[in-house]
Amino acid sequence: MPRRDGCGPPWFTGQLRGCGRRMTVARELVLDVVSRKGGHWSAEEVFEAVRKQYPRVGLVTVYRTLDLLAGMNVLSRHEFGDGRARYEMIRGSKSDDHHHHLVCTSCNRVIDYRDFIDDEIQLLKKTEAGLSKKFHFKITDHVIEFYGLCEKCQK
Amino acid sequence: MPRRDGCGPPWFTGQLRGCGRRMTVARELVLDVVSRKGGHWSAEEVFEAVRKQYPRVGLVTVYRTLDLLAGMNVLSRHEFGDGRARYEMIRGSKSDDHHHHLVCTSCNRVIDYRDFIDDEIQLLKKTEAGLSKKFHFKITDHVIEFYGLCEKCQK
DNA sequence: ATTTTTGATGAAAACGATTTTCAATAAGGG
DNA sequence: CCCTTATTGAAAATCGTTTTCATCAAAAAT
Repeated sequence: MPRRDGCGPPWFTGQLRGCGRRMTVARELVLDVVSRKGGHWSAEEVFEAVRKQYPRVGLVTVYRTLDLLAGMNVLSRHEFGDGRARYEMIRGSKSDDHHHHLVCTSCNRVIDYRDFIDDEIQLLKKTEAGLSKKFHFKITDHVIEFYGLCEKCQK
Repeated sequence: MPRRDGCGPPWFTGQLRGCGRRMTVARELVLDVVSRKGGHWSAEEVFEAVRKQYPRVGLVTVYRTLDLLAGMNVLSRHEFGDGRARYEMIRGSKSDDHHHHLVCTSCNRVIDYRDFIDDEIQLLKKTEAGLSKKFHFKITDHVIEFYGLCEKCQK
């Protein structure tokens, strides 16, 4: 693999080094694609994008890198029911970046929304309390998603 | 396949006949397992259960039958993120049976809840309206799920 | 700068859930 | 009871993802 001095954002290189891992071109490019363009990426999509700049990359490395980045809380991984996982950049801290999703069942586009979340969170807290008590369940996470047709796919 | 006269609930046999399909032992048993015991069943679990009464059934047939039943709105199909789809009986009409889920991330048990839904639905309506307007999205469905540890798995 | 250590890589194979193919079987109308 | 055609089981194919393993390269040791 060709060497590129100073590749990748320093914070990321540092975070890798901190846990005994190494910065590589593949990792730089995967991070670059997902963070620069935003949105929800499948492994295959990331692979195609990275490939254009670095044709010898393998799909396997993309999978491994996405998994690594998700483990480091740099990306969040989510499955929306079309059979493949998608990864999205986490902006800021994981808790600050909380949002919910709108998923188009025709083209599989995913839209983040953050506007209506406050009321939702408030209600969720109440529901969580009720559920925890009734079912003796320790709730750690939740998912709210709306499914339907995006603007383009309605026509 | 051995023949059994009058097998299966008549409403189901009728519904099948109505669209040119046939009632079979496999179909009767799949329906019987999921409806009688309730809960959320994976194909493999249904297969094991049906097999006990009817050892020559194939896993493939179970998959096909579950798919058929879901298509007829007899079962609902859902994926909870453990890599396999689960099927649940729909009681009454699909809309009357609306409920949300509590999923244990340790043992994968799924609990239905219907108690706290009213407030949730009310909020969802408001959110839906806002989202539809902002993103020109035609919302047809939603998912609300809580993840955590069930009573047993907390210990 | 060179060597050494060890993490990262790509290719191919393995994987698990699900679907398809296809020849054999059986449901149910005639 | 026969005939048409839906249904079945077994095996193979698919799809997304993970594992294996020998090779390569990044960072550490020299």
